[in-house]
Amino acid sequence: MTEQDSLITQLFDNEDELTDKQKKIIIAAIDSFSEKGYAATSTSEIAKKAGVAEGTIFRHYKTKKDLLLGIVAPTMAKLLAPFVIKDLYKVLDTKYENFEDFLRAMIENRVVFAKKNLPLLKILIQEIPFHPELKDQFFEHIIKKVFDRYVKVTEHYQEKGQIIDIPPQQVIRLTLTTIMGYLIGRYILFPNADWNDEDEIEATIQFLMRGLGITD
Amino acid sequence: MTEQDSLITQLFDNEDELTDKQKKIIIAAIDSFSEKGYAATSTSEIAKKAGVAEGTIFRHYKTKKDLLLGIVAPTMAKLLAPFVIKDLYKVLDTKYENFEDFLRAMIENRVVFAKKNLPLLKILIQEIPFHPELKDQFFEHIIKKVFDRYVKVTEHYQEKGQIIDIPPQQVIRLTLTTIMGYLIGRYILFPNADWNDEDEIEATIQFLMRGLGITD
Amino acid sequence: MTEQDSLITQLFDNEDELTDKQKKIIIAAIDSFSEKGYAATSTSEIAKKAGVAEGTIFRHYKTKKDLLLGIVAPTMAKLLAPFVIKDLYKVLDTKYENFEDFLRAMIENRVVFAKKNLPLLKILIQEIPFHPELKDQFFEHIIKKVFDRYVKVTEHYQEKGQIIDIPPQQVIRLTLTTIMGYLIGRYILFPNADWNDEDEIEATIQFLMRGLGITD
Amino acid sequence: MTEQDSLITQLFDNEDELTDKQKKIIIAAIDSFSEKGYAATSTSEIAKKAGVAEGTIFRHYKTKKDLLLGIVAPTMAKLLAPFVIKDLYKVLDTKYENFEDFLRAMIENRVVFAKKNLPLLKILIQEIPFHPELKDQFFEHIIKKVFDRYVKVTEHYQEKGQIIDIPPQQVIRLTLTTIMGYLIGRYILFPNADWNDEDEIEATIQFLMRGLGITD
DNA sequence: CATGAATGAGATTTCATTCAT
DNA sequence: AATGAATGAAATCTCATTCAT
Repeated sequence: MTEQDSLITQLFDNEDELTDKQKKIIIAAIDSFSEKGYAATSTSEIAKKAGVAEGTIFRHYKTKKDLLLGIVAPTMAKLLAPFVIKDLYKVLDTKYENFEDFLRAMIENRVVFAKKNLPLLKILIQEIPFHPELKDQFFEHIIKKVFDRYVKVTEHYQEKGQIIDIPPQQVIRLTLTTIMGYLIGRYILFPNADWNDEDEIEATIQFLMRGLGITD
Repeated sequence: MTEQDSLITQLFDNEDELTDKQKKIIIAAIDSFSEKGYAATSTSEIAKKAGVAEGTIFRHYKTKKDLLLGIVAPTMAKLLAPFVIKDLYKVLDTKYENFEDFLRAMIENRVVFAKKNLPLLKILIQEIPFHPELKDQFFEHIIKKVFDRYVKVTEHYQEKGQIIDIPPQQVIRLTLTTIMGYLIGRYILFPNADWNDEDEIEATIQFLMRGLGITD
Repeated sequence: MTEQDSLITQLFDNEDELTDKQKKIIIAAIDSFSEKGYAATSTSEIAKKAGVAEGTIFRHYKTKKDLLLGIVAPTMAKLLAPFVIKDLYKVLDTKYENFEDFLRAMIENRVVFAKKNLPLLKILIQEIPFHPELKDQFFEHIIKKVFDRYVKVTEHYQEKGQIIDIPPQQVIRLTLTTIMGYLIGRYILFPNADWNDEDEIEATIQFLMRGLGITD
Repeated sequence: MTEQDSLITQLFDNEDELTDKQKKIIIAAIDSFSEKGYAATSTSEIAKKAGVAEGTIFRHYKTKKDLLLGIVAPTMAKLLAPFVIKDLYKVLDTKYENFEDFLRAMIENRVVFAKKNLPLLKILIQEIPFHPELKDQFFEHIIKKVFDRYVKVTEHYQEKGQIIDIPPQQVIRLTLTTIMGYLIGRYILFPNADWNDEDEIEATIQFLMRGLGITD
């Protein structure tokens, strides 16, 4: 089982039962969309790469856009996953007694996720500006939910005196920005530079802790 | 003279003399490219928006891609501009005795630039991943030059004991990331949210100062 | 079954199975190319004449030039056919004991061929000077092979004392030139003049025999 | 003065006074037309090669076709020249007492002409099939006149008992065909093969003499 | 005379989508 | 379900020609 396969399995398999061809179509589409962008990818190219007939794509997805959405929607769901924990506070109290632990856990978790789902994330990032539906979905289902949770988390640690007293949304913006900045630079802009991941992640955490944390 | 006009004037006029139609083509192309992306914009659409025959576009730009490059290249040049100062140290010594002043000046300068050249920056950001030539140009002409300058600036302030002692490239990555993060969130992702720019910028500077600066 | 149909059947059908539309495209292309030349024929014109959507042409031939090559290549093959006989000498010994018989047979055979494939030959002759690929193909696959065979044939009859003793390549040049000259004048330059084919062919054979043969 | 220049001078200069630019246009057009064909040559290409503005071409020639005609017409005139001699019989009686001398003189003269005007002849040969006006002109002004003259010449030598007794038009067809065949093979189809011109011409003359002449 | 920007008709080519098999 | 030929609208690009300067 290839890396790609596992990705597909993880993201797509559990929802519906996908035929073999359908999986191949999705894999091919992810590959092309992430590399050339949605608009610059032709369905015939996807068909060829997937080893299916052109018509087969349209048997499963009414339009090309449907195919994009069929890829992006589950990606968003997964992106959201770690933030959708029911008893968040309990988790925080028991697992991450202080902010730094939480930050570290979150960053590491998301870095792993990013590494595994790089093409999918690229598609997400690159296509959102051009498709209002995506933008809306992203805003409605991701941003809001993550934001709400994260506001609570921030307040939680602010109450504990571990985060400086600025509006939670600023904390969130600066945190996410810093993490996304690392991921984009690392995996999208300069994937070929030689990175010492451990060092960079540590530096990033230290930077965030100094910028946002209170240490006595 | 419209806002757009002044942008064009600034960015494109001084290099070559552009005909009236050529200016209109550039304005229309910027508009469409930034809104729908390069691949999803048709030349006929640009021609119509510019009030020009489609053939006219191809008289000035041999291909559609040439048009993109003709827009992006000068943008890169301008993006680079503030970092290309000859006597950098003198400027630093006299104008920005401490890091915070420099940071503040730079951020404000780039925020103004971003506000004015938003569509151009959108095009730049959105198209770089899809066009290796752009990526190369960007890397060669922008990143390297800015990086070199900025390494020196960082070392300058590190010697003065105003920046913590970590590798300059980490300082740079974290700084640029934080600033870009602000700009992208502010102007590209959520331009319609209600932002209190002054507060956010101040928060960003404070965050950077805490994260990177040494204050005694 | 029309005349055209049989031509296509003969030349194109046996290689691959062509769809009905593809045949129509080929017939239309041959018609237009031979009449107006490749460069002056538009694909839309071919599509219209073939009763096919323009896109259909490009489904079968990636470019307009491919269409030309798809027509010309099999023509070359057929042109070559009569010269590709395995046991050439046996044929000569049994069927054509003397040079005149051979000459007569060859001329008649090629005249029939020319009459039947006139448009294709026109295309071949007219386009070869403009397309290096064609020229190369023609040289490599036709000229060389025909030439080699023909040198042997010439030597065969020279040994029998039926052809004058000059270099074989001169014999060949003069023979082909004379035959081609007749065909081009007859069918391409002045197809509408009133020709007495039998007389002309007989005169041509007599001319060649006097010019090249030895009769005791 | 270049070779090209002399060609132009000879063919075009004496008729009208041509400006410097006009000459350049003609030279460029001859070059491109002969190499790529009329239909595949763009006026802008000619303008560029000639070093003039696109508009300049149309100042001198109303249409692209006019340019072609402006090149081809004088070529035809020159092609005809040697046959337009008033007192043909006197010339024949005094200069060329026998057919072989005449043949030799004519071939040599036309070979020289062909060598010097190769591109022009290529254009003539290649474009005639596609332009009815050219065909008509060629037929009316060249073929007929040459034919008429040549019928008389043939009859002249037939009366003298030097040419076999077949219809003059057959003599003409076979003669021209043989000469053209040599020229086309020599200069158009295989200009790069190594030719021994003297030998080939001599062989051609001998061939014609054997095929058509009477030697006692 | 000369220029070259501008045009718009048309050429080649691409592509999402349909449909008969 | 799958195929792939066919479509026609639209995309990119070319080009002969015009015209203001």
